[in-house]
Amino acid sequence: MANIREIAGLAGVSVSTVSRVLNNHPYVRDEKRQAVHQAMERLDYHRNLPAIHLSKGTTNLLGVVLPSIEIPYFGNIVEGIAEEGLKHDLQLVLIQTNYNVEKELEALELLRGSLIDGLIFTSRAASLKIIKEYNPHGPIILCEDSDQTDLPSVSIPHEKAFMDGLDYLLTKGHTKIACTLGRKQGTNSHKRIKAYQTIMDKINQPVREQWIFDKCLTIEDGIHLTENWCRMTERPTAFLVTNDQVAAGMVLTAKEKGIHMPEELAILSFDNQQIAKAMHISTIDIPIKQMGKKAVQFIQNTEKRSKVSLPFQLIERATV
Amino acid sequence: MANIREIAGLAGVSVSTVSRVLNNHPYVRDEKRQAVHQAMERLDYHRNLPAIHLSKGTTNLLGVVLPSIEIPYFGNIVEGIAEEGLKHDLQLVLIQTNYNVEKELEALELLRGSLIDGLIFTSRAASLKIIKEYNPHGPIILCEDSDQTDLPSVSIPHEKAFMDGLDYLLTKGHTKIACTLGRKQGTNSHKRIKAYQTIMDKINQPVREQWIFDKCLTIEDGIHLTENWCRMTERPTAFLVTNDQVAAGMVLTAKEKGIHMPEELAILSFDNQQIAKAMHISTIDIPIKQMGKKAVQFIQNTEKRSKVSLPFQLIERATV
DNA sequence: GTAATGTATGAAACGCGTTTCAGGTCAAGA
DNA sequence: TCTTGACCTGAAACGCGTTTCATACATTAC
Repeated sequence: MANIREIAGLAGVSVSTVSRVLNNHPYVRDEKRQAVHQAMERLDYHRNLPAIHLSKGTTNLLGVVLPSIEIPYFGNIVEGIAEEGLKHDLQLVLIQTNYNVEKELEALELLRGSLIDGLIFTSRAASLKIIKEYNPHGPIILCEDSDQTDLPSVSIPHEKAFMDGLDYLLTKGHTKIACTLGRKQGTNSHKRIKAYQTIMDKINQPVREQWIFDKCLTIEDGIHLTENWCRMTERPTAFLVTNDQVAAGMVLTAKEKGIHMPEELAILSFDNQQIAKAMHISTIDIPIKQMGKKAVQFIQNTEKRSKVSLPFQLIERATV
Repeated sequence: MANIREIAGLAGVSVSTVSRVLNNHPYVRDEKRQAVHQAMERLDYHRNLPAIHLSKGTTNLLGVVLPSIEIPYFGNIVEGIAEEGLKHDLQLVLIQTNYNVEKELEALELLRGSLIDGLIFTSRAASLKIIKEYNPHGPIILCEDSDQTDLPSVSIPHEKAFMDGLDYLLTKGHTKIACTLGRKQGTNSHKRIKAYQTIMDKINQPVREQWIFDKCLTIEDGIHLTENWCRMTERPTAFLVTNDQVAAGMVLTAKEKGIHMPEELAILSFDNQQIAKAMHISTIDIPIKQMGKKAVQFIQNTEKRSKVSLPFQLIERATV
């Protein structure tokens, strides 16, 4: 592969001039520019990206940490990131972690090693303290509702959304309310649990541990949940669930079993994905894709605030 | 940021020795190794990735071209790629194209520019000829059933699968069969259309152009499809559809409208995603994730064949 | 005892584009 | 005519780790 020096030789100019041509610097006489272009064509020259990266110290590569691409929530964030990244000529480096701290550290090492210019955590398992330590090496954005760090973050006010969801179920006459979480450890889950406890206290209901279901993320999980519900001795009348997937699984199974919805069993979920609309599931719309976009704007310094909270909206449909 | 030369100075050794320590080369005396480690610690040294990439000529970065992450089919392939890539210490660079040839070319330029060591096309819009031209710069793997090029490819035998699907509908007594495609231009679509025509000919049915529906990918599309079906004067009694998403949309709407399935309307789809199981949709299982894994094995030269065709399996459920 | 190996280390070149600095030309303004 | 600034160009240094080559000592083998 030809390099810049060979081009310079063939075109009869210096490497600096070739570099100028490459970077569209104005101070190059037309004849020389032509000569360089010809030489590049003749030798089929193409720049070596790692060399540019080394030289410039930046790569236009953006790291994205996510547990799994298959979970639509994260897929959507990535979609938003990709869309906004496109505008700024950023390529995405995906780091799939499955909530493995090791993998998250690897992602942070990519930042320290100057392979990526910035890093977006769509979710995390590592501690804020550790993550913060890497901040000097490049911008790090969190997609979570965190007030414990000054790292920039873009989020949905999960606590508030959860609270509103519960309130809505209350107004519909439910007091026996269960909820599901994606991952109890998750940063967002804490907020949700807190909101749950607050509301239960308010209406003088006990916080039944067995009514807080962990690891509910998929349709399959939803199916098991309804099956579970059937076997319970004391049954909740309403569920506030992790996402539309879980709700879909629940609704499908509930219908099969002839459970009356929403009378016997009400379901309210989060996300407002296509499936929720198709199945008339009541849900809380959260602008997931928008989160991804905003995160990129943070990286690009387009957004000056350090915390951005995105609005959610309760969508009333048939399951509550 | 400290570099290797500073470390060498502080440790009182040469840069080569530092490099050896960094790369676990055996020919370094223990004392020196210690000294280097200490110096690295003292200066908080961390390697610069672009420098290594430039030096080595490889990056352990793998490009993945895909139209959209939100389409579960592609999300699944990426999942497979990520899983297998993990084993080989590969990071993924995602290039979302929306079937835009320009973007695909950008991806190919990354390969030429030595930023990525290999490139996987989960789908493509660019011509094989153009793609082939970039092959000298690194391995390129296609996820399609192509016999027109010697580029390695991993695929599902779409033609055969489609044929089998149609045959199955035939055995169930259907002759008025419609089908949907994700994208008529798509390489897989050609095969599917061909299969469709072959079968229609065989049973002396006309190939009704208006029964080949294009751009059907989402639940939403499925909903519209059933609505459409209701308004048709001459109705097909069976559909072979792009994926489970579309099928789900169709089934949901059909149930709402009181259409009897499978008597009035039979549906067979592709993929066998969770939603198909949950909704008892008859489908043709294709090992999507496996495709991603195999693709990586091609990149790593673990797979010696140049074409791999993965098995599919018809899953009988309630919609046919 | 001498040749052949293995171990250990450093200097220098290499991969390749960018950037700084110094020097030069030429036209416009004083 | 002299100055000033815009325009143009090239040499050399720089970013940073890897690799080759030469050298030197320590073993082992015959």
